[in-house]
Amino acid sequence: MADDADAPPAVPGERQPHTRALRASPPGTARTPLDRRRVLAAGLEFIDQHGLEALTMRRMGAHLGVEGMALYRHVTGREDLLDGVVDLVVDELYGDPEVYLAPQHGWEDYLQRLAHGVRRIALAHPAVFPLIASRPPAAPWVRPPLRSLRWLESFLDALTSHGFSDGAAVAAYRAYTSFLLGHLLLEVSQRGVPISPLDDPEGAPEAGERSLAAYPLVRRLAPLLSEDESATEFEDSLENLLERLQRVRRESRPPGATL
Amino acid sequence: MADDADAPPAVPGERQPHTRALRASPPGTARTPLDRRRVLAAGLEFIDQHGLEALTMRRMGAHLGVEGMALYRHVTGREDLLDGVVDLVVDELYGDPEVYLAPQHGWEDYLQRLAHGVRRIALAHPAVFPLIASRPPAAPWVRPPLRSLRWLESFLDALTSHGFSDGAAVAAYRAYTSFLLGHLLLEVSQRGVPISPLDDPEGAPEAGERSLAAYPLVRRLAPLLSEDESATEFEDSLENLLERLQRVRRESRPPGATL
DNA sequence: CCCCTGTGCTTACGTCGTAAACACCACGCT
DNA sequence: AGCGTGGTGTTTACGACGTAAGCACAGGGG
Repeated sequence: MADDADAPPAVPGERQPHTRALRASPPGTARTPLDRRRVLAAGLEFIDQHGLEALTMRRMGAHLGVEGMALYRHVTGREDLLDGVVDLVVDELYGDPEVYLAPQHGWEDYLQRLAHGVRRIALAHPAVFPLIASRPPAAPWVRPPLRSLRWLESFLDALTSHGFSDGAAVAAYRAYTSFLLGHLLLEVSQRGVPISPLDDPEGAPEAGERSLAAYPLVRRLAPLLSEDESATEFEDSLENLLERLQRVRRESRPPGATL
Repeated sequence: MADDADAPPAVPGERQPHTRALRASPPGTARTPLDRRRVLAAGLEFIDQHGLEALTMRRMGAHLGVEGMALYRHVTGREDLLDGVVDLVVDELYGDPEVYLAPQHGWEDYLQRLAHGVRRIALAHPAVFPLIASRPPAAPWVRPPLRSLRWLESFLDALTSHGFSDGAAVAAYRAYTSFLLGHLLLEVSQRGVPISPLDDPEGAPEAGERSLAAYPLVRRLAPLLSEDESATEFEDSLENLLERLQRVRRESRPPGATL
């Protein structure tokens, strides 16, 4: 593949082609030194643009106008960079935490807004979302995509302070994360195909057509299957989940829930 | 990494007797030549044992008592090998297709047995299941973990032949796959931690304890969160999904569904 | 007998993640 | 002013990876 990563003007042989940006670059264009935040932000941007598999330490360096090894000053390695990108995306939802922490509108409203918030960031960063799902969480019982203790605490708080017993709140957490993960992973991967680093634009349709001959029902329903009902499906499933949780809540009142 | 994968000299008591083109091997012990099936099976075994990230072409060769490049005679590359392993696992459920194809017990029974079958193979190969979820499917509307056109056809057949309209069957497919993927991915990753290539046996608990101080609810509910309720949670969610699909089915009878 | 075809081995290239040593700049101290 | 000093980016280097190309050797039909 044609790799134009080395942007510098240069012809081979020039002695100091690399340091010019820092030292003797055109007036006013002094580069502010890297820091962890900038590296992470660049990583997020890079993944959004080129996909996860294309992310390489050297390419990340080039993306920042820097030499690759420079990243190790701010990040302990590739894994750490990926973790940092995940945290970055996860923290996007905390833009104004009030929105998600405020329980004044009831737990159902909270779960609704939280779900839509998570869906929004999933769709904003489709190539990162699988990473959120697959990276080992802080503790084994922290479940993606609600990957942070802050979110977990906020979630449990919203439910237990609105009539859920401890056990019911935990059960709700499990059901809620399963729903979000399953739905959003599939929605994102359905749209996310074009971002793949390898494009195989032809051949696929033909093969699909051919093999479809053996599956009459699939062929008949193909138009229906191709439709994108993700949004309404999300709403329906979420609403159904909430109804189910209402039932769970009601049936979870027996002993001393101490709150 | 204490990896003993490199065993250049004779591997004592290795699985397959090996001679054939091996110049310095003892006489008489003929190794049956590799073929695609064996390579794929070895790949599955390897991933089950050492995890996905540990799978390397050279290591796979060593695992088969062979030199790594030999695999390329039977597999076009690493990606192809991975795809083959996924197909292998997916096909495990077809041991006796009758079980899943037979509609004589009704669609609910079918969905029940299919779900439990998928869960069984997910738990049998926890390290492979994320692969099933993340590998691009044959067509964009084929959703993991029901990754094959055969399964899709069988699924649609079971529903449409039991009173589901086309649209309701497709909606059911979407809801069903979302549920399976979300639940099983989380269940598998929860158990699958020990298989990780990097073990970080210390530090984690302490850090967990320390950061937990800021999250009182999480700390209070930690014992509950640590419990493994996957099985009953799976049953409950599945039952709830089936009830919901019954409703969908009933309400999907209106116009000319041409069947 | 030889040659053909299929199988595994050897060598080689380019890229990856990353350790280590180096070069340079902006500073505070004396 | 000179001079360490520490932080930042560069260079070099190593081992492992995926894989292209060519070699070596087996068994089976002329």
